[in-house]
Amino acid sequence: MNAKELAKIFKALSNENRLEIYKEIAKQENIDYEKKCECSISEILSCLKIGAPTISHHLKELSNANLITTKKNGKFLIAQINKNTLEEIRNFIDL
Amino acid sequence: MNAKELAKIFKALSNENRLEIYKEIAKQENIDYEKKCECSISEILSCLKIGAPTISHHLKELSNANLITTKKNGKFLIAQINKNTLEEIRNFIDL
DNA sequence: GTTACAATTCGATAATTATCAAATTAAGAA
DNA sequence: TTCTTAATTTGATAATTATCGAATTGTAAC
Repeated sequence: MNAKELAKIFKALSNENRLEIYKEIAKQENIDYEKKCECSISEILSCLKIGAPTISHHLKELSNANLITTKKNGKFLIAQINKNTLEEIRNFIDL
Repeated sequence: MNAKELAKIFKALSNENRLEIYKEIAKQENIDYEKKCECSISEILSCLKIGAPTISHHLKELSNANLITTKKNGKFLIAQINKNTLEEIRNFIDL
């Protein structure tokens, strides 16, 4: 993985609120391990003090950096951590 | 470590050139393991296509995020990777 | 001293981005 | 079909930042 791609991943994690969102997704995933986390925007809304449009934007950034995958479940959104990208970061750390 | 501090670390790594600088420091450190790397600005200058003022700025950002430590050796600058911060990132990855 | 080189600071600019309010789309419920 | 709720898109703004050229500081060599 080249520096450009890796920098993009780090950039996606470089905003405090976006990092919180990512952590929240990871947390929910652990709690609801078997039944797949429905980490919807409304769930996140209650944790953070930013509006829905901003959260929507942040989720797209995380998705764009391949840090998460998302899909729709009716009105709601399901987000999941992309383990491969985590692995890429781990490779960098072990430089 | 809270989200704010961690986001700051990621932000320092979120610029392509700054990431390259960081990697270069890590690389030099491995090469010159025993005799301490003198990863000066002029060394880095030759690898990247950005000016000295910008590199100076980037080094300060990395230092500010505790990703590296720096000290002066005469005219030159010695930079070293801060392993503790690397460990913090690793802790996050293993969330 | 003065010269030469390494690094930093300063000031400016262009680009990026985090955020919001308002409008819009989508989907389920009544 | 109409109402409600979830999410997204759009447009705008304020804040941040990457970069540079020019000027400055610090250090060593002559």
